Amino acid sequence: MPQLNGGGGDDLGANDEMISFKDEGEQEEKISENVSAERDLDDLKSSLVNESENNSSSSDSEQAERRPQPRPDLDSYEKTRDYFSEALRRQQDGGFFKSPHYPGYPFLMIPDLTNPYLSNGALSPSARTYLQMKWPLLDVPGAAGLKDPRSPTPGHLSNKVPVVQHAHHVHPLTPLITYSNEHFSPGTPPSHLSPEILDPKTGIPRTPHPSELSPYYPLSPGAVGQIPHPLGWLVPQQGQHMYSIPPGGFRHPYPALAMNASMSSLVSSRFSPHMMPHHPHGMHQTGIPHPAIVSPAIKQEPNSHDHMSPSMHSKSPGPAKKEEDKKPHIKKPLNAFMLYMKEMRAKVVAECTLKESAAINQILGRRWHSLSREEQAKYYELARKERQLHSQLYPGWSARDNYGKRKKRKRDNKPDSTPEDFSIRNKNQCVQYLPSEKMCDSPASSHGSMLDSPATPSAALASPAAPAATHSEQAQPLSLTTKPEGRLHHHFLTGKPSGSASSSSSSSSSSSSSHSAPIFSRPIPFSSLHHSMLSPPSPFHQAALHSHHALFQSQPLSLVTKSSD
DNA sequence: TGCCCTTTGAAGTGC
DNA sequence: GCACTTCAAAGGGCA
Repeated sequence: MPQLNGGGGDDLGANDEMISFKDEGEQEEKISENVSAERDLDDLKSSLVNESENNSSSSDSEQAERRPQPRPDLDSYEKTRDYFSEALRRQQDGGFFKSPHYPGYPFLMIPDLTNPYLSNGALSPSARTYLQMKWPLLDVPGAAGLKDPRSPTPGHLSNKVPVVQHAHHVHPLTPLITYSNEHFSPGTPPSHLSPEILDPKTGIPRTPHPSELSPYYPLSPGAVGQIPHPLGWLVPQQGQHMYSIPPGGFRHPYPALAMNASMSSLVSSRFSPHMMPHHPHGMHQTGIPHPAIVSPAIKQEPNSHDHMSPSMHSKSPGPAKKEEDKKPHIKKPLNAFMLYMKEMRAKVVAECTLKESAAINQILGRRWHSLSREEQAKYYELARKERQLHSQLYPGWSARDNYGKRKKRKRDNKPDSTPEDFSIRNKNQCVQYLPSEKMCDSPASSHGSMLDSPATPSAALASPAAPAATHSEQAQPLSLTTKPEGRLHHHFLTGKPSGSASSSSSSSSSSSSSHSAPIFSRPIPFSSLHHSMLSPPSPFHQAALHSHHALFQSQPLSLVTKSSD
């Protein structure tokens, strides 16, 4: 139970969150330090990203080069994601979330999880080997922690009562895997399912050739042999991407993956009709049934025509509308945090009494920052893969295409918001979510079940900035991002967001507050204080608390922002 | 019914 | 290059 190791072990990254509440004097002293720390973090982050990109780029490029003609059948991005989430949810439980178990990209865990897929659990062993080979980072324990493939519980899929399983059965990569979830159609173990392929010479499970893999997929006879390994883009040996983009790219239809009946029912029961291939042509006009594709009729906001991307515009309203109807809404690929969120949300919800996503997201946000570098790296990698895949699937797609498809938020048009407004609102928000967070975080951390992902002690300790007073540096030695609080801190300290953190202005409060609103335009993570309060508060914490309360009570909001007018 | 809230990150826009 | 905006997921809250 790494999360309860006293000291900095307080969880959820509360440590670093405290930094914004330091006394000014201390702040000043820390400014330079924090700036450099921030820089370090940024560097770390970028290095990590580059690292993972480099690691994968080679294989990716290789794959791209060698990519034969993967005929991956794509299914809807979302459908697949959700589908797997569902399947996994049934499998998992909310068990402990231990960093070591993030094992790596247990793509192959899926089949294992959805055991019907592997009636004999044959794939799992190779999967483990495979994973370990592919992802050196994956620790053996993590892999070992996987459900024993040899003892598949045929009934657990139908078991609606969460079984205590490894939390990581819902793996960061599951969303990605779901790009072609059909490949792992649970409950529909192909009768022709073949056992794992072992190297006749070494006896070591080897990555089967696509044609060899095909039996694993519930494909129609004609499709068999055409489907690349679902992990193709991650499998150097295969050198194939899950989804190859034909020369025509976006316009070329992809071969649809034959969805067997059970799969179909599963999916259809899980996904809204619009997600199902009921398109006039059975799929997206691009021919790419992708989770990112959402029926415009459902996803698009009315009156959003004027915001349509150029490509969406048409000369006449009529045709324009038609085109819109035809043009599916291609969602943005999920970023690392989103992937993490998607995976962990269920757990948080299960472990907390929370139901409000806003509150849950706050918790998730803190947890995200509490993740070790390795853990986050996995999500970054996953996100990168998602983007990569997305870009391959939709070469012509641009995030801009989705601009204006959402109704502009009201607050976006409220330029007259005053700091007071923000303070009041945020106070309310904080109050609103405070109990929830407390309820969740405290118990969770106390019983050590989920809070799990605080920065690993070792990692945290690895940081030279171990002193309790320097939580900022210490708390996130591995964090690749500046925390939300960190952002605030940064604003607080430097008045300038860091790198990618520029999005601190994102969403709600940001829009209207981004310019001169006090940094408190966002709710202060009181939870961090709770964390502090839950454990013997250090002098620093006390000071931070005091400082924090003072800030809020005296409303010196204008004092905490350099950018304010 | 549909926007808001909340989170982080990616990508777009504008200067 | 920087600052800012939008969107991605999720689901309860609320008008």
